[in-house]
Amino acid sequence: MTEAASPLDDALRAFADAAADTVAAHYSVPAPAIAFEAPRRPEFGDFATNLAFSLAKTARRSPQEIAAELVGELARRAPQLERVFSSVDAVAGFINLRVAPRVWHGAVERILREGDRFGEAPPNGQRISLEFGSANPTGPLVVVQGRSMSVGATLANAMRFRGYDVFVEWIINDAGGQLDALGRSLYARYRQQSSPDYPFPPDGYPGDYLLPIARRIRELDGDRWVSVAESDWLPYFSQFGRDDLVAQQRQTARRFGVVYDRWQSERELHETGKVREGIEHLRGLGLTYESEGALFFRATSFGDDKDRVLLRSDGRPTYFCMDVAYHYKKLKDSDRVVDILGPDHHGYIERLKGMASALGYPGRLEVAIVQQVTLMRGNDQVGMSKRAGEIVALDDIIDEVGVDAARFFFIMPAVESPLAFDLKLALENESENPVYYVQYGHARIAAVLRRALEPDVQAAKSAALDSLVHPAELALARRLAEFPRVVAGVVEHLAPHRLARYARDVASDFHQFYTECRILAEERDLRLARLALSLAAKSVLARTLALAGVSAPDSM
RNA sequence: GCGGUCGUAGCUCAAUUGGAUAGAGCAACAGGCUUCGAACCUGUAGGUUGGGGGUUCGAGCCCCUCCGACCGCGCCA
Repeated sequence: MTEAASPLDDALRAFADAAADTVAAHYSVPAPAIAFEAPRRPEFGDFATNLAFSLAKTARRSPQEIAAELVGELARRAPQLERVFSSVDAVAGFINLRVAPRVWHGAVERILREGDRFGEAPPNGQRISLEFGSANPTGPLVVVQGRSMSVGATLANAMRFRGYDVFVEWIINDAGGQLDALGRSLYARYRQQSSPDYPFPPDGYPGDYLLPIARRIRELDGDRWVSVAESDWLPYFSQFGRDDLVAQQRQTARRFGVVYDRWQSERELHETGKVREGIEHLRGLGLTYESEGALFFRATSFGDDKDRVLLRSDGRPTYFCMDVAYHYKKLKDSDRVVDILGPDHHGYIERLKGMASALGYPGRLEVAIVQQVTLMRGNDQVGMSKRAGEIVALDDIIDEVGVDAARFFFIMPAVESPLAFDLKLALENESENPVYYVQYGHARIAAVLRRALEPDVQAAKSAALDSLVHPAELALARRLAEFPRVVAGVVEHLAPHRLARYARDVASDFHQFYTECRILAEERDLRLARLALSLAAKSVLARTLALAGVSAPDSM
């Protein structure tokens, strides 16, 4: 299966070919790659190319002159372009193209033909390893993990849609000292059920979420752990707490519509020798040295500001060491490795990238840092001090605003932008809420289609679209035709926020079309054509929302 | 102190990765339903892109330098 070229692609390629020929005939320089962009201002046409600017330097002439000349030559040499472009103008050095309505009609026909698969790319053989959300198994998932999961899951959906073979992993950070702290905290809660004065460890996890787990241990084991040595109860309580909390985290992720291919335990990486394998690989490359009994990685050779410890002087591996082993495996097996990390990992990026270069895969690892989320309720900031144990769990947010609003809000800003998440706004079912705006657009289309006669809806799927000439109709058709490029951009730039924005734009273009054009028009050809456009809009909008993990209701 | 991310309209955010007169939504103001869902649409107003310098045909984006916010800087994870 190959992705068939769209009428739009054909039109642009025809222009690019003709332009390249013209350049070759008139300039003694190789034709630069011709790129098209959509101008911000509609009066500059549907597409523009800066070809003349690229030629200006070597040709030693002004871009304005070159652009005007190219346009004149194109008209002479490639008159067939008139069929697909309604205008080709040279303006201030740019060449502006306006696409003929029939090309947009072709795009709508294609959407109706391909339905859900419009914009999908065939398998490209590229494998992407994606990690996001990962947390310590010491408590419930919190807000920032919600954002990380929304971003990661949306990217995974978009990547798969665009033909990548994606493997999604969650790392369970269960190899470090924090599990001891968890075990001691849980044990204290267990003891406090009969001895309220039993001391809580100072470095423990004070949240209430440990209470039900402690109660369950008491139900299962009674007083069995009261009078045994710590060396006996600690492993048990650590493991019990870890297992229970990981189960809760998985439950939350599932509820949030996020599916992982693997939940990878760090401890398991260690126990199965994967960690040693990674270290040996680095050692074999001569990138380690021993000092003061510890094993160091020469991170400074790869841009980090200091060398990093892999094995402590007592022989235990560091967190970074785990990451080396784990990434070695991922880098070997994938064409592209993407880590989406929390905001406290800024200082970690250089180290990870240095490691990727050291392992022989420079440029294969991409690290995106999801910025902080500030929870607001109207103008009031919602507190989340870990010290006081008052954490706002992701489950609480889902309870309050629902999965749709949460998933949508979390991907609205660019990944590296901070996010102020207003719970009050996310709950409003009024115009100011962007989620409802988009979902309302979908429901409104569904309502019109319900109102139309069924034979008309069927006939619309193969109707002639020549009567679609209104600016609002063409604007909507053009927007829908952008969809494949939008998703490709989301994948390339790790930019899920473009999907949220695009959904907004599609809904907006539809609302305007709806306001200015009566869909259920008296005249049959026009009515069928507008129904066809509505069907296409509904299809693309639903697909866009599905990629973001948001439902597209037919009524609300 | 060193390093990183960021700073865009009153607020929340964009800007197709160096393109044209920096755009949307909310909030404000003024309009639009006897007709397909007004949870919508149209219009007005709102900006020295934190300040300054540089690079070039062209800078919110790249370089330098200040200012400010946040986050890292352990043989923690």
